[in-house]
Amino acid sequence: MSRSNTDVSAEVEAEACPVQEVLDRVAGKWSILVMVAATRGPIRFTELERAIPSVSRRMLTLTLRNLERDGLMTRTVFPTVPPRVEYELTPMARELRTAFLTLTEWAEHHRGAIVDARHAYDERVTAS
Amino acid sequence: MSRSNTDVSAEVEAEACPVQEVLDRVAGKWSILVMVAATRGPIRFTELERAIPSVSRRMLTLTLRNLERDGLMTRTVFPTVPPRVEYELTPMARELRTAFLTLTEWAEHHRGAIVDARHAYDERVTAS
DNA sequence: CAGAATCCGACTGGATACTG
DNA sequence: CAGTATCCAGTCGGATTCTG
Repeated sequence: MSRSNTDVSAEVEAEACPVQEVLDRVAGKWSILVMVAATRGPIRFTELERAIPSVSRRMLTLTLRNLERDGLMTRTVFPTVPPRVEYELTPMARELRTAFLTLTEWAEHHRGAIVDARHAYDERVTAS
Repeated sequence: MSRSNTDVSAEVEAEACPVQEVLDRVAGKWSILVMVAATRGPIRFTELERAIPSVSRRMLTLTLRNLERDGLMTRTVFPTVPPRVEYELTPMARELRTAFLTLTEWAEHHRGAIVDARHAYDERVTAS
């Protein structure tokens, strides 16, 4: 890590790195929806599909694989017929819920301001 | 919004929506880095480039435009020569910092566990 | 200095059809 | 039921060049 002469420079990426990591695995449009859907307990693949109508089968699968890979969800296969697979949040993932709450509150609190800012900006630009 | 018969279904997307909004404008690889870089006060375009060496000029511009549009940063042009532009976080954006902190702590606390989980998963798969 | 414009490859993500 | 496989459109994002 080459530390620049201005003490601000190098620190930024290092400091933000963990945040970046979290968001990388959470940023996906679906990760959060899936995790929220699973907060009440184990949930099956099809139940997830119904709970999140907008997700495609493919994306749901990919999202679940990533969450599983990162240790945020467990995948349990019941060798019955028809097959039955349940997904469940790990304790680690449950802790994340708290962090989401902070974000949610921020979002709800400022949602209007963001929409307004956006409109204002768009008008300024359109008026060019 | 068509509310499904199972009460779980529709709620998930509705409940997660604000979170989704936050992440949509924060998820970009650069938004957070830019905002972190600006926490100490107004910062110039070139300073941002130096603070985040990995970002391309194009992406930095786009990121700044989006942040500005959403009312998260302000852009001030000083009509000097050479031109000078300063970016600054809005109060709203500064509040976000708190939320990031929660995430950061979670990330730092579980970083090891995530890496481990990932390795374990990868080995399981490679062993197929 | 602070961008805008253009080109283009890489990746994302949806729709659909097929399988154990 | 719970996926996998394939195709394909749209978007992201880097490199480069040009401008007030």
